Amino acid sequence: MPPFDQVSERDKVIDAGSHPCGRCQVGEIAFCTGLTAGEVARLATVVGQVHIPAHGTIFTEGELAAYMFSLTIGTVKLYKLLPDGRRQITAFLFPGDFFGLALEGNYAYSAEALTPVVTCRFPRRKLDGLLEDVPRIEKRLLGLAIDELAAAHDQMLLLGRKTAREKVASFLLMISRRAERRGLSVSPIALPMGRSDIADYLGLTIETVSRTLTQMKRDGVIALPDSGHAELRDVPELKRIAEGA
Amino acid sequence: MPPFDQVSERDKVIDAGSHPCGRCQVGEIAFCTGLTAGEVARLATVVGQVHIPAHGTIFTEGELAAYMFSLTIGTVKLYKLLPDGRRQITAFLFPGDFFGLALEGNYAYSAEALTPVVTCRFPRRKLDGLLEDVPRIEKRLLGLAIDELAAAHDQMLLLGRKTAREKVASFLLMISRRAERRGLSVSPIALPMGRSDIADYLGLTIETVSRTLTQMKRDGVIALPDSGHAELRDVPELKRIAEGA
DNA sequence: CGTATTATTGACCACTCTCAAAAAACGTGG
DNA sequence: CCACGTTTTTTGAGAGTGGTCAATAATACG
Repeated sequence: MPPFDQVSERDKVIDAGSHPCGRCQVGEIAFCTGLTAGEVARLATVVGQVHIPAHGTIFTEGELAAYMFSLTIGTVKLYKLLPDGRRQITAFLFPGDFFGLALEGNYAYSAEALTPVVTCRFPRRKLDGLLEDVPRIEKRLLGLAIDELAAAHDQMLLLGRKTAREKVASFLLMISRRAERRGLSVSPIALPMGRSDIADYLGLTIETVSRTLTQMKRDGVIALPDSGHAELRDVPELKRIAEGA
Repeated sequence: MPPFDQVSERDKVIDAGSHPCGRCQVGEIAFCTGLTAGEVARLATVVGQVHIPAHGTIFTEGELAAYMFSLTIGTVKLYKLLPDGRRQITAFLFPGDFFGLALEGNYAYSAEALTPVVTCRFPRRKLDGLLEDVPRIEKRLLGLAIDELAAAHDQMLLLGRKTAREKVASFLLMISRRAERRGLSVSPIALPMGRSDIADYLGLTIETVSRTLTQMKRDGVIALPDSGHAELRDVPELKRIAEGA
């Protein structure tokens, strides 16, 4: 386990003067989408850029929510814990995703880097002033929150009502869809998370995830070149499985 | 099943001139909280009030999201369906709760009245203009969305990682907490939803919900005067059960 | 009251979990 | 580059929680 202060040790907050947004690779799909150059410039005055190593903690549930984040490079998982250690991963995040949304108070979940991560970091205190001046930013945040809410509802349907096979099919399609949106390949997809993370995302055990994947491999709907990649060989069939048909 | 046009048949849209907000019973905890009298007056110019009978559909998943709602009287359930009819209830709503939030596009879930319902209805088109003028309203919407998101994350933890007993205990405490917030009794609580709705909310079957409740009754942690009410006889123990301790 | 609906209870079953071991992948230092 | 230990993944056997099917009981409603 990484020490709790690993984040701050490795923080490399880039001065706003260097305009990190200018070289941003994910501007088209990220938080900043739809904002004018001027508005982005305003945002750039308060943004910092943070580097976090793989397995590093970005923030912890219950902690004062001092920052909001927009992921630039890497993969992040969000999760909640029960007192006895049972874990539910509520989301996997990829470049362009926003997280840590809170108007006041504390984070409702923990965030951890799956891979080395680079993320934009907006201090909530400084953002507050901006929201008054640039209402479009607030509207953008509202839109992001609504999208997250829709994803959360889908996940509730998955967790409460889908079988293991349906869950795994839904998961593979979700990863594929999100890769496509970022301009990556739809079919050989990368799975930067381990079986344990997949299990905690789907409300299953590692063993059931592994067995279900090998079953799908036997059925020819997917191939597994290695445990970190999956080839979706029959996407229509996967979609049929995912929806319970 | 109620006919699909039942809502429009029973719609009684009250003219804005009659200022329904002035007599609002839930102003302290609802959408309008924290807004000035002037801002509420602006809202009142676009709000309509709608009556829906028990079991009436308020809107359906996939439908164009033309309105947002603030519940005044009654209980509402939100749910999503799989093609084969499996259902996941994502929330139960009580007076003061907001629903139908969408900036554009379609509803992500269906909404149905459990009891006779009275709800404020804001046309999204007219609200759009208001949001420009009164940024505080937008901030309020963002706050509501963030609260909903936190509730959704809790529910994901429940659905993915809690046992039947833990789920039922969590459910009873949730209803009790929400009743308390509206100034109602904490312990004999009303359960306006049937066993089938509880099951679809917790990702269980009716039989398991029923068995778990009778088990808890045998254990003395609750009493069931009738199927529509529950007495929480040992709240600390229920909390221990709900958190898996 | 009789009928329909909903809730409870019972018997049995299966999907997924638990526990355990083997296999594969990974990292590290010699 | 390989040997070694560690971690992760896969596979197996068995068990249990919650599901399915079915019958009874209670409740609501004409």
